[in-house]
Formats: sequence, C-alpha cells, structure tokens
Amino acid sequence: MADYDFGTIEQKWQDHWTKAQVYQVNEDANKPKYYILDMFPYPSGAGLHVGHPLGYIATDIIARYKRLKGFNVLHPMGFDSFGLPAEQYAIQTGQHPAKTTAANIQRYKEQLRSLGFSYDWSREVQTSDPSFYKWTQWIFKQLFNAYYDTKLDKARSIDDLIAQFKLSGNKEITAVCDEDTPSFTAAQWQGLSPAEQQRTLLKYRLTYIAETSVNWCPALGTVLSNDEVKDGFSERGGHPVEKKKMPQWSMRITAYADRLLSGLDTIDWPEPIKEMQRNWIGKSIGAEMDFQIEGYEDKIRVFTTRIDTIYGVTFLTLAPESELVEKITTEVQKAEVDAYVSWAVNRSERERMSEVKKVTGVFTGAYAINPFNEEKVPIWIADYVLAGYGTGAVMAVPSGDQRDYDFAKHFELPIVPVYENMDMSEQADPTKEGKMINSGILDGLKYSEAIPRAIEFLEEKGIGEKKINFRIRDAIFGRQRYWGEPFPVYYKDGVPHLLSDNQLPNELPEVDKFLPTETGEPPLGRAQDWTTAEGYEFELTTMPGWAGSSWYFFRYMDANNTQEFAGKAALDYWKDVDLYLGGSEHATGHLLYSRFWTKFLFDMGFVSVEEYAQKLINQGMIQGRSSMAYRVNGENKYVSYGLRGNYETTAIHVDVSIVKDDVLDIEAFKRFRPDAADASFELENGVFRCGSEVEKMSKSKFNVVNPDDLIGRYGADTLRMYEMFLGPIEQSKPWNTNGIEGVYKFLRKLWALAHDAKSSFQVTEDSPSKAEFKILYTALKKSESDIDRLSLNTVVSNYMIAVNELQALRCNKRQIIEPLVIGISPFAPHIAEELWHLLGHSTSVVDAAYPPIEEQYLLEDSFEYPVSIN
RNA sequence: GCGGAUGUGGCGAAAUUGGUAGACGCACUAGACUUAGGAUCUAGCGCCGCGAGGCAUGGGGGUUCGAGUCCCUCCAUCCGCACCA
Repeated sequence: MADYDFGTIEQKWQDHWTKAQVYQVNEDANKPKYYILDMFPYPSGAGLHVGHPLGYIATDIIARYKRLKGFNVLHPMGFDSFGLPAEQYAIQTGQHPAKTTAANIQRYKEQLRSLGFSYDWSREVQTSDPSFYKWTQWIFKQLFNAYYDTKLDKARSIDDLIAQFKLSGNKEITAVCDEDTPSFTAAQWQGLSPAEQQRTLLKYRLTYIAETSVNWCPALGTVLSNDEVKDGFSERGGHPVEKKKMPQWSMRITAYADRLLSGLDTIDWPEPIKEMQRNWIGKSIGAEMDFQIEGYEDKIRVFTTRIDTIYGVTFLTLAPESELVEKITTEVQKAEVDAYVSWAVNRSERERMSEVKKVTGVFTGAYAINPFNEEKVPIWIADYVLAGYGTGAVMAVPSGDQRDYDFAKHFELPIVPVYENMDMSEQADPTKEGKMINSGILDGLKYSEAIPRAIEFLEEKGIGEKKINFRIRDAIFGRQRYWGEPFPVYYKDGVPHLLSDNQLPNELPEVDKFLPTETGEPPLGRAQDWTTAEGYEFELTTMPGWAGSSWYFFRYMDANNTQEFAGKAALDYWKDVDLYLGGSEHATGHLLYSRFWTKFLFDMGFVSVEEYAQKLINQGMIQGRSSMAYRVNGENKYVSYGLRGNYETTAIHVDVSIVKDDVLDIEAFKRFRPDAADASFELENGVFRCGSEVEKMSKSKFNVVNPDDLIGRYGADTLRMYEMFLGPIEQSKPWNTNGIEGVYKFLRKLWALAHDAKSSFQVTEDSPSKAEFKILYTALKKSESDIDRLSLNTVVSNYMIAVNELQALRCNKRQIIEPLVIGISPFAPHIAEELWHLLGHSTSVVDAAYPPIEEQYLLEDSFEYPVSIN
C-alpha cells in the first residue's frame, strides 16, 4: 500500500497557496462573476468546533467548483469582531478587548487555513477595525441625514425636508415620523430656535433619538433589541430583561416594513426564513375608527381587522397603560381600577407571558358610543391589550374573537352574533361564512361586501379609515457598552450633531475600566478628555452588534478602499451575493437589518441592488453527541449500555475522545475520572458500550469535537469530505465521527490509483476502455448536477463509487486520473493539488477547467416497465 | 393556540420530473492474506421464511398500469412566533 502522507501534502500546499496568492481575485469583465459568502464569525475564545466549518466547507467547495467552471469567484472571509463576550472577558480580567479579539482572530485564521479554504484574504474585514467602522459610522451619517418619503416610497435627503418646512411647514409632508409630531406652518418653523428645529427633525430622521420603552438587562447593564430577547431573558447569558423608558438611538426600520415584506417575493431564500420575517414584520390590513366617550370630548381610537363585525361590539378594552384610563374612570370604580393598573403595569414580562390564559380586567365605569348603531358599550381595561400595538385599544367582538369571548364569558358581558349560522355555545366563531345579521347597514351582506361598505361609512362620517398596521418596531440602536462602534455624534445645546466626514473614524477611546461610571453612564463616560476639538461631548453609547454586519458584504467588494465604503466600479461588477450561507438563527436579526440597510443604500443611490443576497441557504446546526456511561446507583460499578436495564443507574458524561464507535476505552476512562480508578465494569460481548445523548456542543458535556484533532488524525481533505458526506447541508444533526474512516479510506484509494506497490507515482498513457470512460463521466456528470442543486453529500458518494470501480479495473491511466483529480479538487484540494503536480502540471489545479463530458459514454441500457404509459 | 419543517434498515443517508426503494458509507458476520493488526482484499447484510415467496418508506384511506414521491386524514418529533385586536 502506498503512503498517503496528508500531513506533509497539506502543509506544503497551504504554504504555497498563501505565498503565491493563488486565491486573490480582481474584477474581470471577461468572466461572469460569482459572489459566494459565508456569514462571518464572531471570533470567540473557544476557537472553532467541528460544527462551525460545515458551512465554510460547503461554500469553499462551490467556490472552487465555480472557478473550474470559468467564473470569476469572490469568496471572502472576515470577522464580526465587536461583541459582548470580549467585553465581559475584559471586565473580568482587565485585558483590552482589542487584544483578546486579535488573539482569537489569529487562532481562527490558523484553523481556517488548516482546512484549506480558498479565501481571498486580501479582502479580509474586521468590524472592530477603525478602517472598517469608519464606514459604518459614515452609513450612520447617511441615515441621520435622511427621511422616508411615503409618497415616493423611498428615503430622501433631510435637506429636501428642511426646504419643504421652510416653504410650507409640515402640513403637506408625506413622511414617516414619530407619532407625537405636531403640525406647524412655515412661519412657525422659521420661528423655532436651531436646537428646536433639530429636535423636530429628529422625529423624521431614519436614525433618531427618542424616549422609548426598551428591553433593559440589568445584569448586562445594557439595552437589548427585540431579537436579542427570548422569553423575557437575554439571548446571550440568559439574564432577566425588563421594560424601561429611556432616551435611545433608534433606526426607523418601520419605514421599510412594507418593502422588506414585498422584497421577500423577489429572493430565493428558505421559506421558513421568509415566513419568520413576515411574522416579525406582522403586516395586518384593517381599519381604524373612533368611538366617542360618553360625557367627554375624547374619543377612543381602535384598530380592527374585522370592521365587518362592528355590530357585534359589546364592549371596548383599553391597555392598562392608556392615558385615558385615569380621566374616564368613575369615582365608584376608581379604587378597583387603580389597583388593577398598578398590578398590571408592575408585572414582569415573564409573568405576563406565563399567564396568558388567565382572564383579568376591570370596568372603568365609562361608556362609549358605537357610531354605527349609537349604542352604549362599556369601557374596560385589560392587560391582554398591548399598549404598543395598534392604538392600544380594542373593540371587543366576543362572537368572533376568542379572547373577547373568554373575557365576555368571565365578566358576563353580552355576546352578539353577526353572521347567520354562527355557533358560539362553546367558543367564538371566527369564520366569515354566510350573510350578516344584527348588523344594521351591513345586514344581508357577505364578508367581502361588508368590509368595503363599513369603511365607506367611516369615511363618509369622518370617523375612521382603512389602515395597515405593522407589528415590527423601530430597532433600538444604542448599547451601553464599550466594545462597539462609537457614534459619529457630539452634543451641542443638548441636540445631536454629526462629525464631518474628514473627522471619521471617531475612534474608540481608551478607558480605565470597562464598566459603567459611578453615575451610571456607559463605559465611554470614563474616557479622559474625550471631546471634539471645540470641547463638545461625544455620544457615550456604542452601536449594536448588527451595525457592522448590516453592510460588510459590500465592503468585501472593495475592502481596501480608503475613499469610499466601496468604489462604484467594484459595486457594479460584483453587484450582489449569488449564494449566502449561514445559520437560521439570524432570521429576524442580521438577515432583516442587512436587507433594511441595503434598501436604504439603494434609495440613496450608493448601491445598485435592492436585495443583497439572491439566494440564501441555512446550514443545519451541528449538535453535540455526548457519550454516557451508566453507573449503578450506590455502587462503584459501571454497566455496559445494553445491560443498564438490570440496574438503577445514573448516566455519567464521558469525554467523547476516549470513546470509539460507542466502545469505551476503560483505561482512559479511569484516568478521565479518578474516582472510577478502582470501579468494576460489567461488559457485554467483551466490550463496554456507551449510550449517547444529543445536546449542545459544550465543554461541560465533554462532547466538543475539535477539527484540529481530526485534521491531525485524518487530514483536512478527509474532514472536509466527511463533513459533506454526513448529510444535506441544510439538515441539523448530531456530530458523529463514526463514519470518517470510510472517507479516509476513499482518499487513500484515490492516492493508490496513481501509485504503484512501492509508493512510486505511476500513471500510464494507455487509452482508456469504454468502461473506464463511463465510470469517469458518470461521476463527473452526476457531480455537476448535484453541486448545482447543492447536494454535496451525494457528490462524495459518486466519487467513492468511481474510485472503487476504477480500483477494481486497476485503472491508472492518465486520461482517467487527470479529469478525476480536477473533479475531486473542490472537495479535497490538497491531495488533488499534489496529484495534479505529480501528473506534471506546473500551474495550480485551481486554474484547471472542469473536464468536458463526453456523453456518448453515458448511454444507458433502457429499462422496460411492465406496463407502458399512453 | 398559530405558522413552518421533518418522519425510509442497527446508524448517517440515497432515490432531481410518479418508474427496479435502501445507492454510498459506518457498524456487524464469514472468509483470504498475515507473527500480528484498529492495515488490505473477497463475500454477506431491510423484515418474515429452509425455500419458493411474502411484507416493507410514521399509521389509515385515495388517485394511478405503477406512489417514499401526488391528494385526504390521523400520529410523532423538531424549530419559529406566541394575548398583534
């Protein structure tokens, strides 16, 4: 058997690729472009585990394949290097996050290098590098200097808005703005002080400061965005999160809600991701209308998607936070209402969510008039009404809505059916079938007729109109942290101003500690003498993790440009990402924000595409597969997996590195757990078998499989192929090293094809037989179509079959081996490069062309079906 | 509760549009070569059956000459959202 010395081969070619800069790419008008992108990693201290490279391997294979197919391939890598873990480590140890981050990046790069990836490292980006965040700050400036024109349905320069204010105030303005924006005339605008004008403009800018209710995490000392909160706890660290009002930088993503929704129909993304984004955006079409409060000037405005059921309204419900509550509550009800409101408002998010089913509420004593039938309906307060959605008030129709129904039953309020055949004996009936009854002007109409008729009525009377509501909220953009991008913002007369372009980047200052100040300001408050030249104070919060990742894919196109975030020529050539690969956990975070920023940059004419990634694939998560040994309770004895039923046992985690094919190395186990050194082991069939559990890969579960170890044992080529062989990239699965030998064997066979018994390279120039050609072209052709549909696991199988068959024929003919090596090179680039050079080529196999397939060898024997089809 | 996805041997999985189910690999069994082998090679390996043969793609039903694939229904698992009016 010839020796396949992967260690030497891989080292040699990795060095060569780096030195010769084989993977550097430039714009080339003569070739079609292909931009393939991985979600760049956060460089954590733990390094890569075996799950991380899964996506990188897949994209690398496709990148190499596309190169062979004649594409000019952009395949970059970088680091999302601002983030919380480095900061927390800094708090604990005093080490500057920049230092630990640099060390982690170094380690990541070594690991990536050892896998043989074909990245163009000359385009590397790091979000924490001033030369990168200079442009993040620059984009922030563009957002600050823009507003959203709802008529043109695009962002425009804030200067246009100011010009209109001067001319005619804001009466005619069609723009997205804060809800509390007062109307003013041109004269009133001119009469405002500069600071007041600035405060008014903030209500329109696409990034703005406003007093908002935020997710405050006391343990982390910062606010979190909605997508960083899960079930009332922080996504990172799992600390409790509470609601708190504070002035915050926000991004007016709501202005783009509709376009973010409709844009989904133009891109080839996984349906689950699109669906999650749709839900997150939460568009609902309905109507808003006023109910007059009896005895008051005030009206209650409600939002409803079922205006057809207006005659079924038997009460109104306000959110406990509503400002009207105090005003309209009668003397009799006051004590009860106050008690309920303070209870409801002080309840934590967590409690509120866990008690969803519980019906609570209180009557205010006041009544409102249903404008359709002039009937009096009682006004209640209930915490199932959310202050933040719609108008914070609901017209309750117990016959058609289950929550209203439960509420009505609980408090014995009337229930009025509005469709014939409605059955409300057990629960509300939300169906819209049949004709309307008890419904005044809508009687006898069908659902589809009732809606327009009702809206018509609202508009005639001037008490309401059609309305579209979105669930998505503006994104909080400021974080009370150190390790993030500083804002290009300083304060003068209490209003924010921007630094000029030539003052960028506004670099992160040094601080003595990475903690908030004694007065509760963010860590940047500790920076000494950190002001503008004129002595104005800078913004002390920093940008969130998603700032840099919202546009990094454009930076790769022209990563070293010092004049622009990317030059026009590069942007026009590379346009957008052809294939983006990453985890689905970013569905409503990064993957939404980055679409938002792209649309904004498009509106302002900075980029030529409205969606930055045409196709997205989610790679599945690799879970850990823990090995368990079963200890008999109360005894120092372990039993093999199959015998554990005979005892009461406790499962003990075993380091997966001392288990092979579920068989435990008992001696190693005794070293691993010193308390088991003199334990007894009950075996089955002479071996001790372990059980397994699927869990998250983590150190504490001893189930982390490190790619470095596997590369050391089998080589990078084997690991690459094995990770692909494991199954479809989209599928989540537990890591299992159990089949890796098969792939390793395959590569050794491939090596042996071109070597004689004495390990000397040997191929012959003989003409291949038809059978040999058929084996070759079958594999190449199948691989082509499988790679095109991203079925990389079956490609590996194809080549295994080919090599097995060629081995059986003892085929070592150049005309077969050479194309085969090209075909395999995307998967196993090192061994392919070695063989390629042994075959006498002086250039890299990267520069080869995918072999043309000679179809005449592929003619199949036809198969007759028992019955023919007409 | 709503939405989405997935169910195929002991295991990871194939089967692109309805056309010979289980390719390929792991594990397992037997054999060969070996001082030895955790190397290599050969053969076997869905289930029942000595066999011919029968039964099999989560369960049940349907369309079809033909269904893992299409339709209906039920079940299980995973993921996302969760009082959104």
